[in-house]
Amino acid sequence: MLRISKMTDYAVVLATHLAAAEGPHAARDLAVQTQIPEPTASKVLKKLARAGVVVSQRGAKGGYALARSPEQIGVNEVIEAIEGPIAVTECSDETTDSLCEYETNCGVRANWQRINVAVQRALSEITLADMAFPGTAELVLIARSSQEAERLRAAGPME
Amino acid sequence: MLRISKMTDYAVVLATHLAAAEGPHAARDLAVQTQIPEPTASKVLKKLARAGVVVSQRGAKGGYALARSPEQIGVNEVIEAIEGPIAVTECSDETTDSLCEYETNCGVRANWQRINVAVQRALSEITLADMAFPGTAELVLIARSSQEAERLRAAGPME
DNA sequence: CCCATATAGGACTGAAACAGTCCCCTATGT
DNA sequence: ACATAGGGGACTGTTTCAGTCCTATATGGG
Repeated sequence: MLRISKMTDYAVVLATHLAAAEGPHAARDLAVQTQIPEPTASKVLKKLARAGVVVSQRGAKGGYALARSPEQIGVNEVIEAIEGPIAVTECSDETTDSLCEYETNCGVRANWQRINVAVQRALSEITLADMAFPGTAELVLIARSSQEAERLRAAGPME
Repeated sequence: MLRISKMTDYAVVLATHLAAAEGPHAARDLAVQTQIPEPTASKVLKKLARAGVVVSQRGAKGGYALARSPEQIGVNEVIEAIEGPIAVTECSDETTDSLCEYETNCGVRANWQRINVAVQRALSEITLADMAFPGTAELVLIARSSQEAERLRAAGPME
């Protein structure tokens, strides 16, 4: 976890680029503009299309465009499009349940879900619009949210 | 990013186990209790010790214990102990600066920092105490924090 | 109707990271 | 001193990742 793969980096760059521009763009053009090797950029865009982050238009004059407006797409969608479901441990996989013999141990692993939720929420709150048009608004939001959490924590365990 | 490595899983399980128990525990005992292969558990514990998450006592009657109280250790520390610094892209690496020729492209990559901060904050708000003693307190905290963010967002771009 | 353009899907490969093991050294309590 | 227990690092087989390439399919325009 937490080390960004190059593919994911590319995906965010490409998606952000699409967010800043209108209309369909050919994979080749996007690759040139973002300085990403063309075949690789193409591969990434295909994954984004499969995941429903972007829509594609085949044939002449075709290309890629965002599936929705930049404000409606969180970076979590982009990341998950490349990496698959966020932060899954074997134990939280539902295919084989109660494989853990030791309850305490399994209880610990169940807590991963809590971590997953926290990360997912943090990522979903950052949209492609935030990435494409860096303003100060969401930085203020983050700062205030952080202070808020700090304050709540400092207040001690709550009833 | 976002796919949990086994080592990291082990680290959280071990750290949580230590949070629930008092005093020093031998790596061997921890391995047995958590069902983690002994040499691997030992390796993970060494990394946690290096990172300052746990302290070690060598020699007979030695073992590992948390370096601080469970409430003071965020899971981000445990994860970073295994994976290294969170979510670093080459571009945000300070060793070679301004290697990006295209400003717009580099601007996008600079935004990764925003993502990193969000993830880090989310992880630091979950402590080993939360993992070891699953209560409702921190769930309330998360819920309130989420609502707060939602409310701020709904209020629109701020001045 | 035909052709140039552009994506869809998947096979393939070399490189890098990961999981796991093992060995030798140092520290410490009895 | 001796048994116990961690520190550090070397080593290896496996898996994943990054990147490329090829063939098939869809589409707009002359």
